[in-house]
Amino acid sequence: MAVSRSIRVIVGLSGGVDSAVAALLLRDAGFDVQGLYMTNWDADDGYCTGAQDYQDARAVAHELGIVLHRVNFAREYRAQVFEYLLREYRAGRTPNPDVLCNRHIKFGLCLRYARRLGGALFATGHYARRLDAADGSGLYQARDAAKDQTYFLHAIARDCLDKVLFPLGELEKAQVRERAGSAGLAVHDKPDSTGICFIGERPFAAFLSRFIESQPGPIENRDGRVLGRHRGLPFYTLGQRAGLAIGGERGCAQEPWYVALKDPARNALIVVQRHEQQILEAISVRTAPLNWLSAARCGAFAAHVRLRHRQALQVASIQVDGDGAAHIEFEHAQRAATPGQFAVIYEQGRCLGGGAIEHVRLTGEARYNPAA
RNA sequence: UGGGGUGUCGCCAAGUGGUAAGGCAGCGGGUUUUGAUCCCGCCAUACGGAGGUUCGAAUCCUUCCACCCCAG
Repeated sequence: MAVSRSIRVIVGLSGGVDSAVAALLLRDAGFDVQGLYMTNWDADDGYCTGAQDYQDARAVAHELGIVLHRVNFAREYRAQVFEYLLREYRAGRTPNPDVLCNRHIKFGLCLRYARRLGGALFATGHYARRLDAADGSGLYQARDAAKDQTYFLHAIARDCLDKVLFPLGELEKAQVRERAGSAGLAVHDKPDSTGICFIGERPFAAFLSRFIESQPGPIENRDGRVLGRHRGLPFYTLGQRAGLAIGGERGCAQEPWYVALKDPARNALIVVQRHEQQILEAISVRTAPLNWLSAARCGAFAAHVRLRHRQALQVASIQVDGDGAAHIEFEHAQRAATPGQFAVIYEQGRCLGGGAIEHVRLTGEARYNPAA
C-alpha cells in the first residue's frame, strides 16, 4: 500500500550480476522496481547467450519478487547498430558498437519503453555515477575506477541523464558480488560477460567475413618487403598483433609485428616491429562533432581524454571548432589511435562527452615508401 | 655436377663430441561489456635420408638427396 505510491523504476535486467544488484538496491531503497529484459539479436547459433541470459533474468526477478517485462529490439538494433558496424568496417575503420547500442537502444528505445511501462526512472547496472552539477545532471566516473564504464556511455543523449539511475556507481565490483551472494541471487558468481553482446566470444574476423566482402592482399613492412598475405583490410585494426601469421624473417629483429596502417589504394597492410612502434603513435586526433553530456564548450580548453575503454586518462588540450568537431592534442603520444573509435573527454571525474576519431596525426616519420 | 655454400620445430635462429637456447607464428588461459594491446602457459625423444666411427654425435667420416651462389 505504501509501496504503491512510491516511484516506479524500470531496471534493465541482462541476466548478469550487475543489473541484478542494481535492482536489488533500488528495491531495498523503497522504489517500485520492475525489470525489463531486452533482446537485441535473434539468431541463436551457439555463441549468443540470449536464451540463458533470459532464464537468469527471470530467476533474478523471481528472487527479488519483481515483475519482469521483456522487449525485442532486434530489428532496431540491426538497423541502428549493426548496419553502422558493417558500414564502418567496410570503410576500413574500427567501430565501437557498444557505444551506439547505449545511445540508440539502451538509453534510447529502452528508456522510452520504460516510460511506457510507467517508469519515472530507468536504471541499469553500469558502473558510472550521475551527479548534480552546476549545469544539470552530469555523468561521472564510477568509484571503482577499474570497472568504470563511462567510456561506453559518453554518447547517450544528454537529456536522458535526468531519467536514469546507476545504483552501482559507488560500489566496488567485489561488493556487488558480495551483495548478490548475501541476497541469495543465483547469478552472484556468474562470470562477467565480455565481447560485443551479440557476437560473444566467437572468432571475430570469421564472423565479420560473413557480412563483409573484401580482397586478400599483401602484408608489407615499410620498405615494401612482402611478409605475408592478409585476408582483407577490414579484418585488421591499427596496433593489432595477433593473427598476422608472420614468422621469423631473415635480417629482422626477433620481435612481433603490429599493424601500422592500411593502404587502401594498394590493398596493402603495412606492419612494423615492436622497436619501431613509435611509428603508430599519434600526437593529435580530429573527431566528428562531439556529443556533450555537459553544457557544450567552444574554443580551447584543457582536459583529460581516453581513446579506449579502461585506458588511463591522458592529459590533452582540446580545440572545439565551429562545426562542433574537436581537435585534440595530447601531452604524450598515443599508441594506435584508430579512426572509428571514440575520444572521450573527462574533467575532474566528470565525463563531458566525446566523438568518433576521424583523422589521426602521427608523431613523426609515419610515412613509408610503397613500392613504386 | 667445375668450384664454393647450406640443409636444426610452420618461420627466423643458437648449438662443432656429452645427451636439442631463444624469438616469431600458432594454440590454450588470464585481463576486458568495442576492436586491440598486455600478462601467463603449451609447443622438436628431434637435428635432409642412409650407413659408419665412438661409451656417447645435430656436432667427426662416407654416401645419397635438396636448395643456393660463383663460374659457366
